Amino acid sequence: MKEISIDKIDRAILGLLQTNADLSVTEVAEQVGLTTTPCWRRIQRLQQNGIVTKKVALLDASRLALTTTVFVQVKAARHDGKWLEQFARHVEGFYEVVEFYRMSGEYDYLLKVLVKDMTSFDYFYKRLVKGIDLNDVTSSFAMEQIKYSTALPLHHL
Amino acid sequence: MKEISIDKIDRAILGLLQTNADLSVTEVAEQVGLTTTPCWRRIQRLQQNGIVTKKVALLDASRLALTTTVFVQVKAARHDGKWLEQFARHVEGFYEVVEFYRMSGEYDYLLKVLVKDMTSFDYFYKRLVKGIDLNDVTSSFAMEQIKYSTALPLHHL
DNA sequence: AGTGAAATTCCTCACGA
DNA sequence: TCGTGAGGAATTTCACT
Repeated sequence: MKEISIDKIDRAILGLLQTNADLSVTEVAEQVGLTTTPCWRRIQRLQQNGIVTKKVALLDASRLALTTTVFVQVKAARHDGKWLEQFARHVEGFYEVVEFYRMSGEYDYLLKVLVKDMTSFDYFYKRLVKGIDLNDVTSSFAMEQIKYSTALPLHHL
Repeated sequence: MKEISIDKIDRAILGLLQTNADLSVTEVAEQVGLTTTPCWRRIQRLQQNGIVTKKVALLDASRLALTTTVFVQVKAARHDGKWLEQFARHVEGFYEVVEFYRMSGEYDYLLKVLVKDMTSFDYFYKRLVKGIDLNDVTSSFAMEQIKYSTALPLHHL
């Protein structure tokens, strides 16, 4: 992975864009103290470097009736590479899974699952445990989402 | 919360925009089988309804040296409303916390924390447990991010 | 919803400092 | 690297069908 230098201005640009990608290049330029062209070039560079991966619209889950967030912890049945790979494929395919991590600690995997209600979760759960050998599965329900941010903390740059 | 009707075309528009917000109105219109003006009106309506909340740039955490993701589970010291409120405020303030949920089950809270290394996590951890009374704190480290999506599953619409 | 079109803003590049 | 200027493109918003 290449080393890329991010200066104070790049950091400011990233901070703005990861909060609001609707800002025009001109608006970003003003806020970071540049004119449009050099600002545009920096943004281009950040995109080509893969630092900015994409721009997306964020939707309000509650207004779309997606009110149930569940964290599912899983213990692997075995720890050979083949099983791990198989499980990763199995889980990735579920559209309900929005985040998926291999973990250290007691449980080997953590899944964040987004569904509209308990019935939908049950439907997911049955499909999840079917067709693959799991050692232990625990589901914890989110009662309240207190914070959710797609913006990375850039304070270390 | 108002009832909002989302038809097949709106669902298609949302699906496109939550994957790629760089699409021009004309491009979206083509893909959903409309012309620009009615498509533009639908997008406006989806934004004013608060279904589309914002557009953001997504950044590559690994290229910004944010390679450590930690899930922190916390048991509340007490379960009165005052403590809960106090704890929510305490945690929200940390820039390292990118997601934060009140949970059912054994642990009362789940935090997703993003930092650059172990040292930074330790720095966070010390500040987290300081100044507030906690019953139990467990940290689990993500070894691998297998899936991460900001796109909501709209299959139920 | 669709067409056509006008006004405005934005993006993009060549060039010079 | 930054800034200026300008062409061409895209967005936004009409009035009318």
